[in-house]
Amino acid sequence: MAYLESLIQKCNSLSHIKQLQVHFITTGQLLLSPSRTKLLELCAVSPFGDLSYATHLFRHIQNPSTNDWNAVVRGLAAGPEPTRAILWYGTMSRQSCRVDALTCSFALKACARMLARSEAMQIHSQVVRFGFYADALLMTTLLDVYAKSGDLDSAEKVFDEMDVRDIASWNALIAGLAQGSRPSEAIELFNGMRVEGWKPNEITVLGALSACSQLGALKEGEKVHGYIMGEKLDMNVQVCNAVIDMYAKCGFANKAYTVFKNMCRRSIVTWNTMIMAFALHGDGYKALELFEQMGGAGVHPDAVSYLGALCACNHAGLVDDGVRLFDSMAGSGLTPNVKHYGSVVDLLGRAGRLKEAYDIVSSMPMTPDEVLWQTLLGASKTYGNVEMAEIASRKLVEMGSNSCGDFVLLSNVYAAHERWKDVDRVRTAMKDRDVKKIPGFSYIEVDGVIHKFVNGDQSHFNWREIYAKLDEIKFRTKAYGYVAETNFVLHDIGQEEKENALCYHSEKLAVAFGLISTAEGTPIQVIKNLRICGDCHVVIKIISKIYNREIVVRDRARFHRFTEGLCSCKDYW
DNA sequence: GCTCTGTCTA
Repeated sequence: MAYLESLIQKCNSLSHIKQLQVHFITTGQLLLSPSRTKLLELCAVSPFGDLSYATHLFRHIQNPSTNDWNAVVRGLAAGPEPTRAILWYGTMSRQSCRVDALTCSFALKACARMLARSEAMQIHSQVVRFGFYADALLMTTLLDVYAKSGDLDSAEKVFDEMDVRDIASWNALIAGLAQGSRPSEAIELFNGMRVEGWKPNEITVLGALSACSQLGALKEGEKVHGYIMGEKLDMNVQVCNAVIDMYAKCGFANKAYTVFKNMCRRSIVTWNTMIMAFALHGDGYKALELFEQMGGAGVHPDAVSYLGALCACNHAGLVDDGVRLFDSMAGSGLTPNVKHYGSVVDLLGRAGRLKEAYDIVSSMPMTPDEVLWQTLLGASKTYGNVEMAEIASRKLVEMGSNSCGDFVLLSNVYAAHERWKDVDRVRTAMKDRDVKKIPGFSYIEVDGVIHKFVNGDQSHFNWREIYAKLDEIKFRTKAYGYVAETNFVLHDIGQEEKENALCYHSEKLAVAFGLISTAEGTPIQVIKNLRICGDCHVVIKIISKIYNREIVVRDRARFHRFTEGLCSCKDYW
């Protein structure tokens, strides 16, 4: 027996496995349970294994044990078609073979990869029926599936009902909340676990930092960074990468760069994160400089590095550098993907080179995605190109896109040309199609507390004062010569109401709150989930001038730094 | 004896 075990351990290729299998068959040992399971596992999960061969081996076993099944389910769950693991799990549970906690764990792992919530629910009910609910590892896997598939309520419920938790349970929920648009709760949970005496590890802080990045929560982010230093978690490269990202997304590219410089070991992700950080802040040259430096440091730029550098060119208006970069990809052995194409189309589009942008779209080797057509539509709007806008819109409709922004852009193009009939047609189409409107919201941190505003929000404890401030802003900006561009508003309402609809956008509410709740001269920073609206961009520029404040707005794409009536994006976004 | 949690992407 021992010699068989050692033979199996020496296997390092599929042909070894096949030789062993022949040996087992000829000596009649394929029936011996422990060795054949080992062989099966080797086939199913080892790096040199082969899934189809594993299932082939499995079919030659007359009475497969639970462990035999587990080997296959585990292998399938990690393979290219996780659905098959779920199917095998179903077959297994219908047969007489006993399903154990590991089987459920592997099947749930497959669900996590497929984001298969309803399948996970079925396995969940079996887990309860089989009495595995006390298994902390299994319940953590379950929690993670719910969180990843967007059902945070169920994830929380599983967490709450667990009698025994380990650090991974906390981590799974914190990461789930952070990634699932409930970042404030992720931070609360992170602080809560420390109160309960838990010691966050590398993985915990990754989740917490990701939440801080999304919220632009600098104060919390600094606390997490302090914890990382105290616990020496900064030895971990991934943790440092997340710290860089956090500082960059909280508006402090220089702090991010300090962390970057102090790292003794850097991964390619470190470089990519820092390049993206400069891009986000419109520091095109710094991003390109870093991109050049990485080669010298022995790190070859990958597809993400190129995307970051291209993105930096976009935000800094470095059109020729960007095009050159894009063209140089092939020489580095990299094939541009749809995002690289999207980026270069954006680059040309912003520069008004719509024809070239369109030629690239027509000649690209893969199908353009929605985002790409939206990019072209946005550029068409900026340059008032009706034909191009119509082409892009038609493509978007064909692709089943139903997003409000696409219709608004097209309508704006028509409105700019005073083609009111076409404007009406688009509005009617919007009504008929029940378009999706992602609700816009903005965050602002004041004294370490995050305040969230949605459009027309009246739920803030201070809303009356905020609205009074907005009235004052309206008055003072008008006196300064501002005229509302109501063409950003689509509803069939009167001029004054249109102005009001613009006036209470979430980013304006957040800025107004910043003005009344921070000392004069203090910079104000706002985070918005969508792109900043054109009217808000105009108004905030004026606010920065007449109130003499630096105002920073991070929108979906980049940072806008407003000072003295100007924006760092040079109105080019 | 074997599971669970994870940074960067127009």
